[in-house]
Order: sequence, then C-alpha cells, then structure tokens
Amino acid sequence: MPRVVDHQERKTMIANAACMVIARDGLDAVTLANVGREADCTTGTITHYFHDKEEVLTAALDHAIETMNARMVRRLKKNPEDVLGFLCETLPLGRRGREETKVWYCFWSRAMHDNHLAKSQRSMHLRWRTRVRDLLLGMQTRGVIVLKHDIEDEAEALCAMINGLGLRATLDPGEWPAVRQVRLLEDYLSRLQTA
Amino acid sequence: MPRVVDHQERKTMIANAACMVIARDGLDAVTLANVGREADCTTGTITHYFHDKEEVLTAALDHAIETMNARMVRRLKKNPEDVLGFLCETLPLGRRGREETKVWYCFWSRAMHDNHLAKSQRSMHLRWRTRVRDLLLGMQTRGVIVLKHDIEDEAEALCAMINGLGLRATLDPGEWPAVRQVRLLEDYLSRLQTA
Amino acid sequence: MPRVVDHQERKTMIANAACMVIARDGLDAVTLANVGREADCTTGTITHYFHDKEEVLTAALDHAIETMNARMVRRLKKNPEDVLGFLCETLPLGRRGREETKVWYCFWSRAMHDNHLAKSQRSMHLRWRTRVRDLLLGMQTRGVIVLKHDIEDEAEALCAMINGLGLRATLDPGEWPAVRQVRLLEDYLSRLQTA
Amino acid sequence: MPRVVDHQERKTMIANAACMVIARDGLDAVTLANVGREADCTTGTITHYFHDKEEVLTAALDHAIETMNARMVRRLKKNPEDVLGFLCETLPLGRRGREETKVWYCFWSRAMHDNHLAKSQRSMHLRWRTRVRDLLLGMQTRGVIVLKHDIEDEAEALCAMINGLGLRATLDPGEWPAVRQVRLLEDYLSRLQTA
DNA sequence: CATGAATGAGGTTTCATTCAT
DNA sequence: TATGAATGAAACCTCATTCAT
Repeated sequence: MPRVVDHQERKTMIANAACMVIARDGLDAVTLANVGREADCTTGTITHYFHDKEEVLTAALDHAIETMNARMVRRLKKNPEDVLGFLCETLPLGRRGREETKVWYCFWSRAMHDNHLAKSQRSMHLRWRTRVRDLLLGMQTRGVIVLKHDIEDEAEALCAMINGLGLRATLDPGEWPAVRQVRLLEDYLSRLQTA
Repeated sequence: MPRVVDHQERKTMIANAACMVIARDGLDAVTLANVGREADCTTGTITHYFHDKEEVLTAALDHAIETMNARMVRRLKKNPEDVLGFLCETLPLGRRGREETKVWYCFWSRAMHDNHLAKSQRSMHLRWRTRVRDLLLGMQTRGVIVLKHDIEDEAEALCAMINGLGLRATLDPGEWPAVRQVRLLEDYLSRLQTA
Repeated sequence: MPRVVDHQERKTMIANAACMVIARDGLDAVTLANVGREADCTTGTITHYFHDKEEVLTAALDHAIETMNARMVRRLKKNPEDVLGFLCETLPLGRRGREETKVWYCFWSRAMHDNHLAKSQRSMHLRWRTRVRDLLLGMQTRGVIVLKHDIEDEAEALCAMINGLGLRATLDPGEWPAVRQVRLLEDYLSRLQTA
Repeated sequence: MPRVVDHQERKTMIANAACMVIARDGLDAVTLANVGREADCTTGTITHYFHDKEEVLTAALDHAIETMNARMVRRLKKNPEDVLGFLCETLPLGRRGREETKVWYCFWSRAMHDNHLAKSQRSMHLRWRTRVRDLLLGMQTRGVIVLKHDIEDEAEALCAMINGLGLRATLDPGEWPAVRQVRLLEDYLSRLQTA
C-alpha cells in the first residue's frame, strides 16, 4: 500500500517553498536544491511532482497569484464597495504583501522572453483588470467618480499606476512606507472624482 | 606601442552588445559567449575589459540609461517645454525605445536582490525624477497645471505611472501600440490641469 | 532509498585518488578531471562529495597523513621499543613510503602560503613530534641514549633530520637507496648514545 | 638607434621580481602579470626577455641560489674557518634569509615532477654539499671534529639537517626564532666533536 | 513515494602566449 | 625594445536531470 499523500497539497507546498526562495533571494537563486531545502525535501521529490524546473516556476507564480487573488476576493466579499482596500491588496504594504508582489514582479522580466510565462501573466492580468474595471463601473454608477475616457483604458491606467507604485516601493522600500503608497493611490483615485 | 585601441570606446561597444543580448533574449541569456558573439570578440576579450560578468551587466545598464538620458536631454534642448515629448522618451514607443526600456526593466527584478544594482537604479531614478519634478514645476509656473499635492509625490506618481505603462506595453505589446501608450499618458497629464 | 553508498568511504576513495595523482604528477597536476580519471568518476561526482577543490586537497593530505600514521601505530603496537622501525615509516623507503611522503612534501610549499593547510600541517607535525619525544624519553629511561639537550629540541631536531633525509631522497632517488637513508638515520641515533 | 639596455641586467631584474612574488605569495601566485607588476613592466616585456614562463621560473630559482651562494662565498672569504656562519647563511634567520630560502623550498615540490628543475636543484645541491664536505674535512684536519662515518655521508647528513631545520622554521616561524635554529645546528655540530 | 548518487552540459574565470603597432 | 590587445585552452564550479534502489 502506497503511503497516502495528497498529491495536490504536496505540489502546493513545494510551489510555496519556491515562492519563499524567490521572495527572499530572487529568481536566480531558485535551484531545485534551494527549493528542496526550503520545502524540506530533496531534488528527487521535486522532480517527482514536477516534470522540470520550469513547471516549478510556473507553479510558484500561479501560487503567488492565487494567494493574492484569494485575499482580494475575501476582501470584496466583506465589503464590495471598498475599492481602495481591494486595490491595496496588490501593493507591497505588509510583509505578506511584499513577499507576494516580489514574486509577481520577479516574473515580469522573465515573461518578457518566455512565451509561456507571458501567457500566464497576461491571463492573470486580464482577470485582475476586469475586476478593476467592474469596480470602476460600480463607482461611476454610484456617482463616486466620473470617467472621462474609455473604461478599458481607465482600468488599464489604474493597473499600471498600481504596478508602478508597487515596483518603486519594492526597489526603494526606505522611501516607500505603506502610508505613502496608499496616499499616492488615493491621490490618483481622487482625481477621477472630478466633475 | 600596442595595437591602438580606444579603451573606453571598446568597453562601450561591449556594453552595447550586452544590451542587445538582453533586449533580444533577456538577462538569463547573457553569457559571456553570447555577448562575445554579439560584439564579435571572444570571452577573453571581454574579461580583458571587464573584471567579471557583473561588471559587464552594470556597464550594460549604465549604457542603456545613458543612451536614454542623452535622448531626453537632446529633446529638452530642442524644446524645453515639450514635457510630453520628454516623457515619451522613457516609453517603449519605437524599436529603439523598446530595446532600451526592456534592458532597464530587466534589471528591476535583479536589483531587488542585488544591492549594487539597487544603488545604481536608485541614483538613476533620482536623476530622472528630479528632472520630472522640475518640468512639473515649470508647467505649474506657466499655469498649464495645478498641483494639489506635494510636488515630490506628484513627480514620483508620474514616474510610477510611466513605469507602469511601459511595463504593461512591454509585457503585452499587441495591446499597446504607441498611440495607446501616449494617449494614456496624456490622460494622466490632463487630469493635472484641473483647476 | 537511494543508491546505497557509504558516503565516507566514497570520500576516502576520492581522496586516495587525489593522492595518487599528487604522488605521480605533483600538486599542479591535480585537476578535478585528473582526480576523476583516477577515481573513475566525473568532476560532478567529486564536487558532490567535496565542496570545492581545496577540500579535496585537504582531504588528500589528511588521507596521506592518516595512512602513514596508521602504519606507525601498527608498528609500535607490534614492538613498542622498535624506534628505528617507527621512524623509518616516515622515510620514502619503499614504493608506498615514497608515495605517501611525496604527497606530504608536496604540501610543504603550499602550506607556506596557505594558512589553512599550514594549520593542518602544524597539528600533524605536533602529533608526530610528540610521539618521537616520548620514544626518545623511553630510550633514555632504558639507558639506550643520553640526551644532553632539551627534550623538545631533541625531538624537533630528529624530526627535522628525518624530513631532510626524506626530502633529499625524494629529490635524488638515484643517490638514496633505502639502505643509505636508514644508515644515515642510524648514524644520527648512534650519536645520541654517547655517554 | 635602439634604446640602450643591458640585456642581462634586465633579465636579472625580472628574475628578482619573480623571486619577490614567490617569497610573498608562493609559486602558484606567479603569473606573468604579477611578475610584471612587481618588475614594473608588462607581460610583453617579460616574454621578450624569456621564451616562456618556465624560463622565468628557472631564472628565479637560479637567481635566488646565486644570491645565497654569493653571501656564503663572501662570508668564507672573510673567515674561512667560520663554518657555523657559513651554514647559517642557508637558514631562514633574517628577512633576507627567509625570502631566499622560501624561494628555494618552493621549488622542491616542483622539482619532484619536473626533470629540468630537478637537474638544476641537484647540481646546486652538489655544489653546496661539496663545500660543506670540504669544510668538514678542514675541521677534522684542525682536530675540531672526529668523523666516524663516510665523509660524503656526513656532508649529506649535515645538509639534510639544515634543510630540515630551515623547513620547519619556515612552516612554523612562531616556534623558530633565529636563536633556536642556530642552537639546534650547534647541537648537531657539537656531537661531531666527540672523541 | 522518495532518495540522493551520478552525470555532463554549460557557464565563468584565469592566464600563457601571440602579435600588430 | 616595449606595449597591451586579443586569443583560446583549460580549469573550476553549478545545477537540472536521470535513475538505481
């Protein structure tokens, strides 16, 4: 009788370990040995669950995204009109946020030259942007903001702004305490309220 | 006398070759052999001019930054009030722009875990942001815009916006023709005009 | 379970292979490839068991020392009063002795500029000298010799003599058959008998 | 008109520079670049005066030997009966002595696997030993010592003793101040006086 | 399932040597 | 005579991957 192991749970654990390594030491530090050390298993175990390294990386990205997404969803469920709170989940505000966004950002440069990762990133971005768009629509409906331009463009612009803020905050954390990130995001949103 | 060679020019040539490799195939494809192939020399020649690979990468980043900066300065000299034109130089609009920004972006993720690169990036960002700030100040003086918030924050926000737009355009070029990038940048600037 | 291998035994085997290479072709011929050829494995296997080349060299030195030491101990156990026999184990008398001492001697020059090896050498020398001293003391007790000088100095001097003889014998084997080495060592010891 | 340069003097200067490098950092640190740095010239200059690296090393060894020999000769001229003084010139007593003997010792291990160097070492040893022998003969004639064994063996034994002492002093300088080296050498000589 | 030993390709780096100037 | 640019061989080391157990 084979040892009973939840296959999917094991994969997730390894993907999570990979995320830890990425967040701590960067994508270039991701070796199967390092991931194994973090996940407390050997390289053999990893290749048992993943065909090759690329699959591990993809799983790591997916894991980070799903975790972030889950938090966003949870937040929205609590209060569907808390747009700022929702958006803040994608900024590196706390320790958790910093880790997750770092993983996300690390894959940007790789996605530029890896079609597979690029697709993954695009579909993930699409989902995020769609939600952002719907929230903007809701705000407009409620009269909170007035969108002067194409709604898709507005959503894209907001996403770009958030990515830009998060990036800068990650590259220069000393200059970017949470309050400053939030303040600049609020400033951006406040400009949309103009009649 | 030895073979006559302009030492600095040779270094620049190699740095440029490294940029080409980065823009085409990404940071992970930067091997001394690849750079040598691009620069039409051997790995030995490269290490003759650079102590090690890290120096080559740093030189590549510096080269890309300097090239971009030179274009910005040239543009400003022609017309010191063409703020939009100035900002567009840091967007991946044409072939050259796409190449240069790609090199720049590729170093973001590495800077997150490499203190040396981080410093280089920060000082470069500071220079850029300072210029952006001064231009915003000029616009305010000319009455073109009305800044409601801290000027440093405004400059940072604009930089973040541009980085975000450029990033998205690079990750999903199909969705981001030059006109769209410029349009969204204009939209952002137009919101600053509000009385 | 993985391929069953005695980790320590494998390390010893590789260290021994390194010794063979050193004895045959010298320290400068010690490349991981050469050691691998001797040990019938690849460079990858070697770095699997040793962190880097320096560790391989250290292990080789330790191995040679331990082997020589084991022979000395064995000899002493058989006949604790056979001082000459004991000392002869550190001379390049036979094929085995020539190999082991050669490895030992090769590390002298390296120890002069490598602190780590220097320490290893010193501790090994201390152990050897201590034993030599105790044997000299025993001989004095038995009335075989009369030590006129400080016992530590006497031990050091004897060690130096043996190293000097072994060195000359190694550099000019044609002039130094085993009998000559032993004769000169006996001459030295006989002078200690003087009343 | 070609620049006037004393060819031989230039070679000596380079050989001396190589000795400095060897004494300071060991044989493995001898790269043409390092020697050039020490001699204040380029690698090109070195290969202009020496066919290849091996020639540089041979010249370095010869240089060190000649320097030491010159000192011995000078000493003997002053007082042909000062045997101890003569022998002390081959021990690492002062700064100069330490440097020269270090160079000498460094070549031992290399000579074990390099026939060319081995010959060089043997002829140099022969010269030294012959002189030592003649001095011993002189002492016997003067009645200072009584040689019980073959004179060649006695000379060899003394040489071996000196090499052994010098080696130990070099490997463990902390334990071997000049006085101790001289004392042990004197002890050895004193035993030859026995009637 | 899991291990970790073994491989070997591929990368960086060093350096003696050649050679145009 | 001297330079130092360029080469390329050879070394070390890393690491994804395979596989016997």
